[in-house]
Amino acid sequence: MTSDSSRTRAHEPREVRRAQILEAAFQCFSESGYHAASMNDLVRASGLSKGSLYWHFESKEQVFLALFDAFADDYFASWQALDDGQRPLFEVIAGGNELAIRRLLAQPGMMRAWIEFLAHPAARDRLAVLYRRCRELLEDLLERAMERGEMKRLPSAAVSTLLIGAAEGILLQASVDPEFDPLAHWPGVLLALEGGLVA
Amino acid sequence: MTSDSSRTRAHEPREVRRAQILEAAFQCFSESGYHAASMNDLVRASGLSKGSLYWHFESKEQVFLALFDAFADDYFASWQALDDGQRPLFEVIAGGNELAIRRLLAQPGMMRAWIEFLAHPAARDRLAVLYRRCRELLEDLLERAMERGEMKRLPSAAVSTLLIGAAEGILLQASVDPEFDPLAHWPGVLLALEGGLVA
DNA sequence: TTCAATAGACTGACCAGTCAGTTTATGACT
DNA sequence: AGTCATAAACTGACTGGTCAGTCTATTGAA
Repeated sequence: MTSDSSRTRAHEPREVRRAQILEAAFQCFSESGYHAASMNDLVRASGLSKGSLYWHFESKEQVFLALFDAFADDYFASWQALDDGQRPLFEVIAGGNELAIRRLLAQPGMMRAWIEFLAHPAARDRLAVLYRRCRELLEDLLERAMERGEMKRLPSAAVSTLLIGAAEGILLQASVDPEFDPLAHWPGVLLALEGGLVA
Repeated sequence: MTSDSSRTRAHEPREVRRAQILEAAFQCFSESGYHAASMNDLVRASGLSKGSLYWHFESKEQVFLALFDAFADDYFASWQALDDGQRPLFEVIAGGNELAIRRLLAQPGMMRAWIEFLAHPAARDRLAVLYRRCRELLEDLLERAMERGEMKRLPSAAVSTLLIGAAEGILLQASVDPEFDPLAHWPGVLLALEGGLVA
């Protein structure tokens, strides 16, 4: 009576099921990317039925969007945790990029899904917001570092754009070329930046 | 007798038709991206029949690959034309990036197709080769600039990665956020680099 | 008894690619 | 010049398969 898992299933509260679906979705998207992972794959991976998926999420897109939001929130939280008042600001700045690189590279499929998502019209707003948030955070860190005299005075908007671009470019090159080792290049990039940016 | 275009059609030499198909493909992919543009769209846009498309190209993928190659060749040619012996090398270096940004931004749909392409497994090799070629070209320019004393000595591999990344990052941010003006940031990026990299 | 939650067979649309057949160009041999 | 064989180019209806999303029925919980 307690567990006849084969036929039917206990009704679970919203959040439990959503988490379960999201976990399966992460698995599927990580493996095959957004397009290649079908809703039937999610059905298999979650162990739920299609009807259930569509009860909890409006569409495939919404599933991915939820996943994306979770990823973004988690990323920003980890990044801001670096800014503990102890660490030099330049390390916080560089650390944000390094974090992004390490996270996305750890899940190659997720990187692919991310890229596909860049091309997905419905995702633009979300991504625009994310990039803005990154730029704002970076600009704030840069301004503070400049005020403290930790860095040369330079247009912080441009430098933040450059930093985001550098991380992203490294990720793209790495995602496409297995012989390209992204973190081997990273210290050199920092060195180049420090040569110019750090007082 | 010369032109009864309605019913049947003169047989044209390979290259003429391929060019015609490629032009239609460019139009379609630019408008909707790779996935969203169907072969039937190409049929409509080219004015040929489906059989004809598949006579001249093996698959949709091959059509895009041909388009990609043409774009790449054209890009490298334009870039290398900048290196005329007159121009300071730093301008050639920066010019390559600026060229890429201007070209891809001029065709927003093509930018989208490009991004989709990044996620397309069959395209990886092609892109890996492209990135390598970019890095090699940049490294060579950087080395020469350093030898001539136009720039500070820095690891050229890291700096070339950084430059490619910066351009790419700007493109991505611009493709996603209509309020982000990519070339407004470009001079600042160069300034930041010059601050550090140019002697 | 009521309804949120679950199930999974089903639908309708789409799409890359195929195929059997047609048309045009070529050129060889009268 | 006329005829005909052969190949190259072209046509569009069709196929097989996929996939996001729907529908109706059923179950569990309160």
